[in-house]
Amino acid sequence: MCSASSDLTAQAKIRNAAITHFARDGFRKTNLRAVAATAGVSAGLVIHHFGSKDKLRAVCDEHVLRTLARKGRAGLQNLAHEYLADPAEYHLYVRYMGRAIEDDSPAGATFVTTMVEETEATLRSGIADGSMRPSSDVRALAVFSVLTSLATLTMAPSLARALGYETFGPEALRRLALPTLEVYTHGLYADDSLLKAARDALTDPRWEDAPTDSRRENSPTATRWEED
Amino acid sequence: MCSASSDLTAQAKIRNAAITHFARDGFRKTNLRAVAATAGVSAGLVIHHFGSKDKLRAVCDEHVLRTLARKGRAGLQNLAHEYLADPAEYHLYVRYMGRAIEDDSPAGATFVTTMVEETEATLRSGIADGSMRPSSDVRALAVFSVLTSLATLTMAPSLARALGYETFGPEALRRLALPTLEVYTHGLYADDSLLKAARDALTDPRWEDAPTDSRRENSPTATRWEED
DNA sequence: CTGCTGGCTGAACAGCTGTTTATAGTACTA
DNA sequence: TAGTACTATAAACAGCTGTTCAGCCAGCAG
Repeated sequence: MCSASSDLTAQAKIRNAAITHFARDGFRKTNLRAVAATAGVSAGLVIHHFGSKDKLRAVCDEHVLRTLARKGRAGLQNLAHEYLADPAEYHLYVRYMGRAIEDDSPAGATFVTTMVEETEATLRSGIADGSMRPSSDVRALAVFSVLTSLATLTMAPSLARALGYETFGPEALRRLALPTLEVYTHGLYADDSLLKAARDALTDPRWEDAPTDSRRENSPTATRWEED
Repeated sequence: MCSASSDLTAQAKIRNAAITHFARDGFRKTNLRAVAATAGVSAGLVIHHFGSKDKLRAVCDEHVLRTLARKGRAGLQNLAHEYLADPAEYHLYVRYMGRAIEDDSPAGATFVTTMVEETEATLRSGIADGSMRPSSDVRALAVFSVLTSLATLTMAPSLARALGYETFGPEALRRLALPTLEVYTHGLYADDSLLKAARDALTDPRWEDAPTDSRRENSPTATRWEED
């Protein structure tokens, strides 16, 4: 990974090592001694500099977040573009964010929110200038788009295998690009029968409720065989 | 599924408790004592019946996989449909598979493979009968579709928040349904300029390489992302 | 009743891991 | 030189967790 490590401060070496491990193995699976070994220092020094494993994570979160933000707008194509431009680095950071999203950390939430926000802006301007088709729910469309992009990162290994690749890399991403664009350009369904059916179904009265209302749990046949 | 816990064998109670915990917290974060407590037994009994935590996981994997398979074809709409029909149970099992995919376990791989396979079959028959538009790469299109579906499950909490919901539930899923169908029906882009550009770019000679070739790393500009 | 089997438990063990502590080297200053 | 502040380490500590172990007890055959 990071080639030149001699000209970095110990703190930076530790942080980079931690990012690498967190991205590859996840936060919980990573142990401080492994991070220390990768950074070429002792385990105690990690604590000495960062206070605790959680604090270390916070520093890594912030660093990845800022670096990713500096790379430019976190739009849809931009993400794929940056990825192809510099897979090695981007893969690490993006996989880090994938882990962050997986365990629902604040950094992950921030990243998703940012991406959704910028994607929504992109969509709105695209719709405004006529390059994109209008949508009944731009926000949800933005979420859907971000969803798709991020899924590529989060579930990379499984997906790569499904396409016949050993690991997920530029080739797999490129392979996905064309079908994705085809769908985004012409759609998948030949007619709008399904869409119409869905519109009818979703305007069904029993679906009517406020967006922010999350108390109303349905399932009258509640299946509660779990916990205390 | 089984509501009362009294009429279940201890093994089944333990397995169900384990599935709940694995789905909610992930495999590594879950400890045997918590599973045992949920099941109302001692920690030792878990080992007594299953041998080890890994063996317990294997049993859970197999059980979830089989239950999910019994629910019918794991297609795209089917997944959402089943989800809406019985959110409580489906959410648990589907979240379990999300965890399995996240840490790249064999069960997750099996699940993804199965879904991709069945989705591809659905696409091919849809294309054959004219209800779906032909694609240049049906397999990749299937992966893309599965990707999108599974992402909804894996990153549920973050996505729900992006839509303004506290938790991911039927409301959030329904909110996503319409924009998704709109894209799948009419596409997103108003014209095919981007698609054409992508086609040209992807037929560029420097992209030409065998699918299994993953050695060729590009990035002529050295990746210096580490600064103190 | 006796003895045995099998589900089951609580305590103990062993290993890993985050953190603390005592210690030492190093560079810079008064 | 003496002192101070910083960097770094190795060893020890403490908590959690998977696993083992000796034994309890209900049911049941003889």
